[in-house]
Amino acid sequence: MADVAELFAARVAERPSSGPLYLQLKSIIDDAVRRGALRPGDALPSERDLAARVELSRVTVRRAMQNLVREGVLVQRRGSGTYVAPQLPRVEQSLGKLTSFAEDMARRGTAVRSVWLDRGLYDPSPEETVALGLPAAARVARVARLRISGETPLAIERAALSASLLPDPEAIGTSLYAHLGQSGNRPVRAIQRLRAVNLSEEDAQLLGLAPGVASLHIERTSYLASGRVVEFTRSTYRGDAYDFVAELRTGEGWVTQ
Amino acid sequence: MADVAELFAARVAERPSSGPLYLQLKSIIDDAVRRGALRPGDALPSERDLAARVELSRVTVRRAMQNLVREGVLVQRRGSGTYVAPQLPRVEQSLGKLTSFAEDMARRGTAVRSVWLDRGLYDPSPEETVALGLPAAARVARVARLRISGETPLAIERAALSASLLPDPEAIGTSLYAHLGQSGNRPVRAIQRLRAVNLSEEDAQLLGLAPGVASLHIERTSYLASGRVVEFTRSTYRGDAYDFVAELRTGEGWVTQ
DNA sequence: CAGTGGTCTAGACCACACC
DNA sequence: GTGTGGTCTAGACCACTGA
Repeated sequence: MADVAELFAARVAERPSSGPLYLQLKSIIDDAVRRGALRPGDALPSERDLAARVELSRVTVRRAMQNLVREGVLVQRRGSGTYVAPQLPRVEQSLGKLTSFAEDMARRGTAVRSVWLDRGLYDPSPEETVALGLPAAARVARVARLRISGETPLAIERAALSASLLPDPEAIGTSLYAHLGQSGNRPVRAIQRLRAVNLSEEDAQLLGLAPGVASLHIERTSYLASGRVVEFTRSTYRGDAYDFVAELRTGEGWVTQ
Repeated sequence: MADVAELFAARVAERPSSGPLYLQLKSIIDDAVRRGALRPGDALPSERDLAARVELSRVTVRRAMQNLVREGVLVQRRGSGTYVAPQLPRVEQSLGKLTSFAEDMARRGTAVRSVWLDRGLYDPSPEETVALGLPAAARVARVARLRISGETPLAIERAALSASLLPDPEAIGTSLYAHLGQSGNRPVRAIQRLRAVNLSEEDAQLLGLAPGVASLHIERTSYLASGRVVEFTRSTYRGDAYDFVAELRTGEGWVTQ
């Protein structure tokens, strides 16, 4: 409910000027969500409405809300309103023996599907030429998918393969690896590189999130037993939906940390 | 240089109204940095100055710049000005056999040090009681460090241990594990859980970054050979400074992806 | 001191959602 | 339609940096 206004008035009264107003308002709303006074899906007062009630300008109210949108606490829909973000159960994914997207979702007990964003043969970028070890004049197959669980987009996968290994990208069914297996080209080993990035405008739109939300960017290079590179894949996972889990054992570095 | 203004004027002329003005300006500045026209450390025109020259309001110019600050492209210093962010060489860290912070930095060839943020005995939080498997009325040792390479803070580490394993946190030298080893309590196994998060105000301040910048949050639980939990550590790594690398081998999930 | 970024205001117009 | 968020403006004061 919108006792946000009353809460703010009370808080302002009890500590006069403890920092920027937009941060005070932000933490009041944030607290209300964490306490459960505002529940996922609940509507907040409109920006103009709240501004009037807490006696701040709309710009300041908006700034507090934008902060929370960026952190994934709230969602805003133009023409509709501002709502407490529905919270996703987090998905755990192992980093030692990688499990498939479909399996992860099965474990989570949710319907899962993919939407094709792109499928076709292209002239390779310099980066792809290097990563895939392509010969001169070779072409590259690109397949890009949006991974969706229920109604929620969870990840974007953009794979690049040598066209000699995947001459017809349209022929893939639901599983790239199953398709590669038919021609005996299923990878047996992969190197993954993870980093945290702020979502770009483009990826944010695909995932239905605000630009700037933290996400996990993963680059994977997969190899055949022969050592030949099969695929070079760049994926973006929602930061608020994924936990990646790794097990470490005693090793060199273990001693000094 | 500040041909940012001329560039903007030109671009506005060539494509009249291709989206929000602050995004147009943002991508112009972003491009200039990527092209190398603006180099790390270079000063940009002041917000008021640029606003006058591109004929936008200061608020709009500021919004473009703030976007880039959040993405780590620019840095702003109050009272001083706006600058292209110095770019860090990325550090690679393995997720299979974890290497120590000191070793990582040695490989990178940089001076490295730690600053203590906190060291002492406390009453455990409920979360710590569960994670460490503490008996009732037990106390907990907390040690928090800021990891710094050269002049750049790279990570925050906050460890919690049973006070029975670390009765005197002040006695730690530079290495927690070396200290634990003296009493035969060095861990032999650990589980790490990684996720991407936007930096909180507090952590952002410690790392000298803007709140909201993407970072990697890692929770590690370490075990003795006996299976007893030794430490529960929460770390925050700069997203723009770390790549985590994992090697995957054929396994169950491998088939379907 | 002058100049910078950080915050805040009041008001405006637009594109979109929902009725 | 009305109401929502999204963008933009002109102007103001503050806290800080640096000469």
